[in-house]
This record gives sequence, structure tokens and C-alpha cells, in this order.
Amino acid sequence: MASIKDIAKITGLSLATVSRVFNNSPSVSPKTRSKVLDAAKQLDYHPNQMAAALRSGKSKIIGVIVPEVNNYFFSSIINGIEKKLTDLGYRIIIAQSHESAENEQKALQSFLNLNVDGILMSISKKTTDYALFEKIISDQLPIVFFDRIPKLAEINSVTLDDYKGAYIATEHLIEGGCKHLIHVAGDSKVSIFKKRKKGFLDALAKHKHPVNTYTVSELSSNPKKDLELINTLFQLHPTIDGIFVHGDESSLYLMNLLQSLKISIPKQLKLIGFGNANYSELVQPPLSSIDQRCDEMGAIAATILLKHLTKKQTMPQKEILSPKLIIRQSSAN
Amino acid sequence: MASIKDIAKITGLSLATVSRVFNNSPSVSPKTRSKVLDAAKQLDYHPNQMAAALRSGKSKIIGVIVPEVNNYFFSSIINGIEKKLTDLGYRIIIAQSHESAENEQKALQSFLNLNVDGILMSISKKTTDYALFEKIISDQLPIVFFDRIPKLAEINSVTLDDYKGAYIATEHLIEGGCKHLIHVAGDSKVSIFKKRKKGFLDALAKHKHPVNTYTVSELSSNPKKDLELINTLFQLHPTIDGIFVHGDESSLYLMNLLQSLKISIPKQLKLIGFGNANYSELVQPPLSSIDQRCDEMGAIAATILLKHLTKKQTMPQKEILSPKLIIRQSSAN
DNA sequence: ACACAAAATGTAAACGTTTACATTAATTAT
DNA sequence: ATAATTAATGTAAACGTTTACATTTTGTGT
Repeated sequence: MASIKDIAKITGLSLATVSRVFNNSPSVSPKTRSKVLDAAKQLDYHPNQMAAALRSGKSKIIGVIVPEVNNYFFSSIINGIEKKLTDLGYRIIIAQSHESAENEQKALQSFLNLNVDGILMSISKKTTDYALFEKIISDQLPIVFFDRIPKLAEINSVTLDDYKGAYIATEHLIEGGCKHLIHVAGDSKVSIFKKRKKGFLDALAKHKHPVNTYTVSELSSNPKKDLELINTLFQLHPTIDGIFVHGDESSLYLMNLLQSLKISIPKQLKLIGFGNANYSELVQPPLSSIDQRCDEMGAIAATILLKHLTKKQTMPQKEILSPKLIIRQSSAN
Repeated sequence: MASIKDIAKITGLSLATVSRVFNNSPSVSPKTRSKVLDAAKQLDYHPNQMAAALRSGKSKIIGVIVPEVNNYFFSSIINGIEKKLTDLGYRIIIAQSHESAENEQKALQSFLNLNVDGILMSISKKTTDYALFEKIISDQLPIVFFDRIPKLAEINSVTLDDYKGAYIATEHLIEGGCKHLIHVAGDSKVSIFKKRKKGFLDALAKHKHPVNTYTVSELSSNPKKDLELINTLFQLHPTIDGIFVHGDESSLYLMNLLQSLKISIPKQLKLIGFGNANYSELVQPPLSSIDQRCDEMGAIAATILLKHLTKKQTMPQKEILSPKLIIRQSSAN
């Protein structure tokens, strides 16, 4: 492997000047610059980024931690991040927490050992110890959290406004003429699902819709039980004409249950999900949903990180994205 | 940041012994070992992996290139890779080619500049220049290709037996009683789609099914045109009772077209896709498909790489995975 | 022609490790 | 007790850059 030394030898220049050429230093004459570049080409020289990183303290590597990479939401975010950072010469190194706080800590520590220039992450469901985050922040290593963020005051974060998403989804159903709405909720221990439920209920309240004991329910993911549940629900309350579901996968599942009960969508009942999964527009009927703007979330997180990397910003930034209503046939008039 | 030097100073030992402790060298007495570890804890020492990498030539970083990370198939592969490598102290750095040969080359080169210990990749559709691959191989840098592999003799590769997948999908339809089969093919410039087509045709031949001009067709992804195409196809050949589609997304698309023509699945016509996408079991009717075993593909690619990294193997290894038939309602009897 | 500033290049140390080789300490065999 | 062997530690160079500082070269104005 050719090094800067070899180029120096060939050209008769010093290491410093050669180095300066590759760092686009202005104080190098065009003549020597081209001499160096010629020699570089001739030797098939490529800079050793490790060495540069060691000496300069800038690795041009960004660490990314997500719960699971194998998930449309997170992989889309990674896509957004990668696109943004690659153009600027950064590389991203990826770790999965698999929802384990231990994996997360280990990944984070190994990122530090690798001298990453910055960190982008979504914390695991089990993370309770924020000590390392605080250390990173106080060490001035830029870190931006997205989607799942720790409850800390001074952090960079990018999140989706789940409350608002639920609210506009519900209003959409109401505006479409639904008089009798219910919500199929997600695990109430998870904060985003709590927010979605609240958004739904607040929208009902705003439009003076009544709230009953059955207005919010959770499915069990046991098809037999769930079918039973839905069946009795509709037998007792046949006027239900709109459902807001906490996620798209559950929406599909529910759609199938409803279809087997011969309830027609959207004629008899309108349905809207949350997440705008990759398959939502492919199913029959195409599912209305709330888009989480994953690509943008990644891009924005990366942008905030970049601003800190380049010292253009030092104050923490809290970005809350507005979800987008995607209307498809399942909630059409 | 504490360094080995600080520990040496505190303990009164030399750099070498301290270094040896962290590299688990056997020739260091238990007494000094614990002395060093104590000091390390006290100073909150963490080894600088960049420095170690520079000196030793081993970065413990593996480069991974995929066309798109934002894709269930590839993100599952990445998941398999990450799981396997993380346990052994490796970190993975990810780049997307976005199907551009230029991006791919750049990523590859930056991996080399970063001194990655090995490379795992699936080549872009546009890759035609294999020179860099050959250089990498002749430089003895371990590289394993998965799914989309270059046509080179001596390479490590993990692929799915697309031919076989198509063959068993087709036989499954035949065994289910289909008499009049057609295939909706993918872009014939892509080798996996060619193989799937061949598997289909060979299965037909094996079972003495006739092949007509319309037996294989391609969709345009223009819904109007495609609906027209399918419509006339079925008007001319109403006895068509089975379709093997080159992919699951196209299968869903086709399913929707068929439904709008009031063709019922699986009663009137059986359908099977390829890929076993995350949504395939969620749609109505649940779609039969060929599972590509993505997680395993990643894990196996990583395993082969590891064998080369540890010098336990030097001969290139070609692994061809058998696809798995997943029968669901769309092809049920 | 000269002084002086600006531009271009050079010198050498530093980044934090690893490691070949040398040395010293501890153990064993005689 | 001594030599021989083994175990433990130390010395110093190296990995390939960057960069503060020093020096030389070039250009400008008089």
C-alpha cells in the first residue's frame, strides 16, 4: 500500500506538502499539486483514514443505534441518514440494541472507542440508565436521538407528533361522516401508543362525540378471541362506523377479521391505521394511514448532527415532525 | 481521555505490559494484571480502537454494501450479519449503492481506506466493472458476496437457488390441480428473474404442460395498461387457473387487478409469489410464496467471512440456499 | 537593487496503540 | 549454589497521517 511517504519520495517534496494537497490546503501551488496528484495516481495511492483519524481526532464515522434494523420504520430512517451523510464523506456504523439496554451500552461504548464523530440513536424500550448519554453530552460529542428519546432536558431530538397524528386521523373520520367511532389501541405501557389514544379521545371530545366503555379496546393477537371480541362488539353496537387503529399491521389484521364478519370497508365502516407501512397501499382496500415520515426523520436527525459537527450550532434542538394524513380507499367516501 | 500511557505512569509499568493486559497476553502475571485493571477502572480507561487498528492492521470493522437498506430482504440480511458479527466484537459499517455502480465503487474504496477487515456485499444492478473486486481478492482481503454476485470464478458467495424456488412453486401449483399456468416475469435483464422464469418453464416441461406465447408475460406497472393486459389475457384464455409471479409485490398488485375482474382466488385461480415479504401473510387472501431465508443468508455470509478472517479457511466457498415453499390460502385447495 | 510581505514548502513531533527484540526476574534442574 | 530454562517485563520503533512552527521562495513596491 502506497503512503504519503512514497509520494514524498517520488516527488521530492515533504510529507507536509503532500498531506496538504489531499486536504485541499490553499497554500500549495498548482504546480506541486498536480505533481503530487500525478504521483498519487501512478502509485494508486489512497489515504489511510484510520491514520488520519488518529492524528486529527476526526474519524468521519457516525454511529447509529436502532432497536432493529429489520423493520421498515427504522430501515427507512437509516436510509434517510445514510443518504444525507454519505454525500458529505461520512460513513455510518450500525448497531442494533434488540431492545436490550446492555447491547445498547456496549454498542455505544464501542462507538466511543472507535472515535466516532457523532451518534444518532433511538433508545431501546428497556433503557433506564441515562448516565452514558449524559457523559457523552457533557463531553461535547454530538448526539441526536430520534423517535424514541430519553427523558433528558438538553438533548437533540427528532420525534413524530403521535398525538397530532391520532388527532387528524380521527378528525378525518369524523369529517367523512362517521358518527360512532372506536379505537383499537396499542400496548398502553408504550408512550407513543398512549399519545395516540389521547389524540383520538381529544378529537372525539372536541367534536362532542360520546365516549363509552367500549370506545377504546385492545386486541390480543389471538385470532379466535379477537374475532369473538369484534363480533360481539358489533352485535352490541352495530352503528359503529369508524375505527382508528394504532398501527397498520393491526389494521390489516382487523380488516381481515371484519371481512370475515362481512362488514364492508369503507361502505359500512371506515378504517384508518397509523404508520403508513410499505404494504398499506398494496392491500385491498388500500389502507388509509398516518405517515410517519421516516426518511425525513433520518434526514433531519442527520442534519442536526451535521450542524453540531461543523460547530454551526451548539444549542440542542428539539424537532417534532407533523405526521401526514394519507387517505386511501379504506376511509374514502 | 485516559490512555495506556496514563495507566503505565500510575502503575509504574511499561506501555508494553499494560497493552498486553488488554490483549489478554498469557505472559503477564495475575498480580500486575489486576493492578492494571484497577488503574484502568480508576481512570475510566477505554482502548482507542483507531490507534490499535492503525498499528495492528486489524480494524475489527466489516464493511457491508447493499443496494437499499430500506427493503425487507436486505435489512433482514443485515440483521443476520449484525447478530453474527457483533458477538465476536466486530462492528459493521453500512453503505447503500442505490443501484449505482459509482456509489458502490466509492463505498468500496472508502471501506478500503478505513482498513476494514472484511467486506460483505450484494452488487448493484448496474455493476459491470469487476476490477476492484479482483484487486480486493488478490490482496487477500476477505470478501463475501450475497444474493447478487458478480460472475467471477473464485469468490465466496451465498445465494438463493432461484431456479429451484420457481420450480417448486410451479410444481406446487401443478400438484394442486392447476392445468393452465402462466408466469408473470420480472425484468429479464436481471439474472435472478431469468432463473425464476427458467425454473417455471422447466417445471412445466417436466409435467408436460404446454407453453404458449402468452405463458410468460411482464407487467408494465401502469395500472391501466396492466389491467387491460390481464383482462384480454383472461378473455382469450379463460381456463388459466394458476399464476406464478416473480415477486410478492407484483403478486399483490396482480391480486388487486384480478379482484377487480371478479376472478376469485384461490377458487378460480391459484396464485403464488416469490420472496415471502413481511406483508404476504397479512393480505387477503394470505399469499403463498417462496421464502428467501434472508436472516440465514446474512448469517451464513458472515460465517464464511469469519472463517476467512480467522484464517481457518482460504478456499472460496459457494453456498446455495434452498428456498422454502410457504403455502397459504392464495394457492390452497 | 533592496526591504518586506506573502506564498510555498519543510521539519519534526504527535495521535495511542502494538510488537519484535532485549532484558531482568523467577523457577527448575543439576 | 549454579547454570539453564522459563516467565515477566521493558525498550523503542513503527503504523500513516496531521499540524504547529520554522524556513525558504516568490512577488511587490520603492
